[in-house]
Amino acid sequence: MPFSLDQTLACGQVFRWDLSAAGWWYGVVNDKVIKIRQDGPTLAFEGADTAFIRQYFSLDLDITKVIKNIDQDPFIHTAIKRCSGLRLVRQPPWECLISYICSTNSNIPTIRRRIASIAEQFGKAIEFEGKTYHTFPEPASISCGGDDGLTICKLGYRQPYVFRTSCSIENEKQWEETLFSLPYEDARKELMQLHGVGPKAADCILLFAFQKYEAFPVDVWIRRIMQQNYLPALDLAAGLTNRDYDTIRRFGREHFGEYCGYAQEYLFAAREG
DNA sequence: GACCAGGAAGAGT
DNA sequence: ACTCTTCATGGT
Repeated sequence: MPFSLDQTLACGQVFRWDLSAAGWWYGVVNDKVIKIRQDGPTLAFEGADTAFIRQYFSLDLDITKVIKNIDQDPFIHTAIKRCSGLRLVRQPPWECLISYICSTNSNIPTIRRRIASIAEQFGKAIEFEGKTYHTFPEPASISCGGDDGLTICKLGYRQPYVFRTSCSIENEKQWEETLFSLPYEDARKELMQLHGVGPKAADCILLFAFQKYEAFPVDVWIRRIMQQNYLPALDLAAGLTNRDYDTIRRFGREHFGEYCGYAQEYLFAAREG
């Protein structure tokens, strides 16, 4: 069962994990701080039980089968080799939703800072090994300070999106179950009703939090990679239109198959730039 | 300063 | 259904 903790946590799918100088990864998942490291085939961890670690890191998934499915050409083959052991994590949906609303038109360090700031301002403090961590706050905790309460988090134009989405989810207790139960395309339309969630954010959320592996998120990196290596005829000089986005994601779905979301993540993780 | 980053909303056609 | 503009922040 191939698994690389470093590839999995460093590839950019999650924003709240840090690697200490001593070689331990620290992260907050739901209401607990988790400390974990990998030594060859064995995982050492604190803060969660084995069942949770298996579930969170998708260790129950037959990754060999997935790789076999998506390994359709030399280019993806190289990416898979380079990022060997990368797995998609099962992220808590609410945190994932807000994270990808905060991600638009931003680089990863900036996104990480925003998520950390939201947690610090509105989350619950947890002490662990003498340091203070914070849970990711519930919708009501984020919205209770009003739109202005978020200003300190420096979300820029995304601030009203986070506020309004928090307000609407606050009254939607069933939203997680609903999205889990819906097929990919329907869940996508549903997510895009939320303020600040467009095609790209919706695909990321469905892939990272709802295990809809047929999602194929197209950001600026994937767009570049796909155009250069798979769709050379596509002219994307003037940004990415909705139609171009659909062309690329449908190609990804056809070419890489039902686990194309995994292919996307290997391509993203192996990107050069 | 210019340009870029895991884009999306709103207005105008 | 399509195109165009604007949006706020931080890194290079």
